[in-house]
Amino acid sequence: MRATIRDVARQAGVSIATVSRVMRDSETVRPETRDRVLAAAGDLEFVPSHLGRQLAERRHAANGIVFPDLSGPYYAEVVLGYEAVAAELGRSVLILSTRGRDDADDAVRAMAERCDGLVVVSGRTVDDDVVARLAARGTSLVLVARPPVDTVDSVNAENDASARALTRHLLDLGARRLVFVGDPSTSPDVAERLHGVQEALTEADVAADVEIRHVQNLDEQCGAEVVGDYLGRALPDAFVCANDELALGMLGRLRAAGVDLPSRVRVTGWDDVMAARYAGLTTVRQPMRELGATAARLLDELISGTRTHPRHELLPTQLVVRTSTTLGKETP
Amino acid sequence: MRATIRDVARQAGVSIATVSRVMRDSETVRPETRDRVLAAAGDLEFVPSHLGRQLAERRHAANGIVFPDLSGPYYAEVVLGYEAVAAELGRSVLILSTRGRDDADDAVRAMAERCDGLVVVSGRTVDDDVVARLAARGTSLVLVARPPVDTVDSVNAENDASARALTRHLLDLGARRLVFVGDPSTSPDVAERLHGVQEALTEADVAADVEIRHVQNLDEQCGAEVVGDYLGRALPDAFVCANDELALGMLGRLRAAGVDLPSRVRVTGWDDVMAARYAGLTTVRQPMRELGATAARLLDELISGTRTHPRHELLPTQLVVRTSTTLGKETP
DNA sequence: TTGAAAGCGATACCAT
DNA sequence: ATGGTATCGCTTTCAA
Repeated sequence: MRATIRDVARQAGVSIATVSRVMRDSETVRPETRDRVLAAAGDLEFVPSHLGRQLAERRHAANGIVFPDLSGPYYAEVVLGYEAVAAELGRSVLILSTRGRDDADDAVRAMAERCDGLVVVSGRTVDDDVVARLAARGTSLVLVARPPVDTVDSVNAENDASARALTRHLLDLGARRLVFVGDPSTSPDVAERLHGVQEALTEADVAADVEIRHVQNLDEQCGAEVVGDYLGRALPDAFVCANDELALGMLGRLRAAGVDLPSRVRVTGWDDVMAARYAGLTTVRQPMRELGATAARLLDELISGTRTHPRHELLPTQLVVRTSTTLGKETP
Repeated sequence: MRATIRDVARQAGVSIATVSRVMRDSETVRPETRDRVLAAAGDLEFVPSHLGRQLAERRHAANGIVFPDLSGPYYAEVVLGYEAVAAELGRSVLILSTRGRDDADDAVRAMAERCDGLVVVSGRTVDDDVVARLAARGTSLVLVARPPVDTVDSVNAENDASARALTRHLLDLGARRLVFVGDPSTSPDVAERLHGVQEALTEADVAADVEIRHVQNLDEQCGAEVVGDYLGRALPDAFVCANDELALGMLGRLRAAGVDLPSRVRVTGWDDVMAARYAGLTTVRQPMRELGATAARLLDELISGTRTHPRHELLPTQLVVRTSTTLGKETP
């Protein structure tokens, strides 16, 4: 079995307290003693047990992150940014995907027990009351891509301004009949995007309207299905999708059906995932990695007690125009 | 502060041992006593500390996974498959990305201290001797996309057969001068793919050759740079890339340069990431999620002691033909 | 500078 | 069925 602090102490002929001091090079230990301890530790291949250490220090040195899924590019990037910063701050990262899990709430609570704090990404992961209970218990918490709760830190990407810019772009191209694809009730992000679109239409000096097309999931398959529905009847001027995956699914199906883009119909997405570039999809770029990184920093402030008042960060987004809306002015 | 087992015991008027029994509903406790304990626990919002529990049980109920990066689609999918199965088996998942980290070896060792076992993905994460030391210390270990070590479990995707199929496909199309893009020394997967290509050429009944073009990273930028080099001189018949990202970078640059595909030059990738579909990239599909899932299952067998002899899994891959090599027969 | 001993929060064995 | 207590591996006073 592994060597413990006692084994080292015995071999070095000192007390466990001294070994502990040496291992954390914290206190003043006589160099000679120190060497003896280090020699013994090296000899026994001693590695301090995190468990014992954490129990004594009453902290985990670990952060959690909860997200719905890792299959799309979006959450993977968020997690990546989070892990990078957390690691920099000397904290381990626990992940929890709620996809296809019926006991998500319990799993999150269990996770909170092994972390000093955690980040919850997206509203489709855990119920609000679970978040509220965690917050009430004093768990350090940061919400990402979730509607801000006054007392809880949050990080979100800007939706409204970019949705308006996107809509104006479509209006400028002559589009009048828009269809928004995606259920605004599934996520506040989607709701905000739709809201931005509607506002832009209201403010426009031309008559235009937007119809809402609800879908089950924000994935390629649903996008393709929506196209299937519309191929029978008249196509709108533009499909404004809640995310890139939906839009990509639509593009594939439209091309397969021989529909000419962007002359016949225009399609836009949201996120700017890698595939969007290759598909020539006009979309809105989100700083996904930065969302995660910012959340990690906020969480660290909470855990370390550097800050007590809640903060709400809003990161900028950017319209990216490609050939799915216009052949004219392309943005790389 | 949080309630401990002692607080509950005091409030319920029982010993901590009884509370412990109730919390794990393990032993037989008189219903009446049980109710009293549960009432006290609920009242105090008692949640057993993982730390204490793990220390006593001398296990973590957590698995780790080490990978180079999460930005590409490949590792994200592997991690996803891993997390799903690990969660099913009641284990938490710790992640560690070695990208841009100089103390990767230490980080891995530290991670091993808080896990019952871990998975190491790709050879570009940690040194072989670190893996060997971990194995020697008795840490349960599974290697993914790494050259198998006799005594350590491993999960890999088939490279050789698909590389040969890919090469034959190119030869059938009339390609004779091939360029393999990617450094075989960076990963055994890449080396195996190159090996498969070379073998197929040797076995072919036509004269053909492959040149090796080394690159810094397997990403889009490097792919684009390679194209830049070749635009000056003569293009080969086909670029066989070590992964999709390289190939996608090449496609973008080639199209920008107005080079006609696939008539002028053919390009192939490896992985079949989402963007490959939209770019019409001929590639080899890997069961990425299944790699992670299989690793999680193997690891669980090791940790639970169900199995002691090492196993080496080889998962099948599949050639996917698209328009980057031929306009004729497309595979969806 | 070093050691002894009291936690930290649970589990599990041995009594009763 | 329940309680007492040693134990897990470490940190952290308090003394010496």
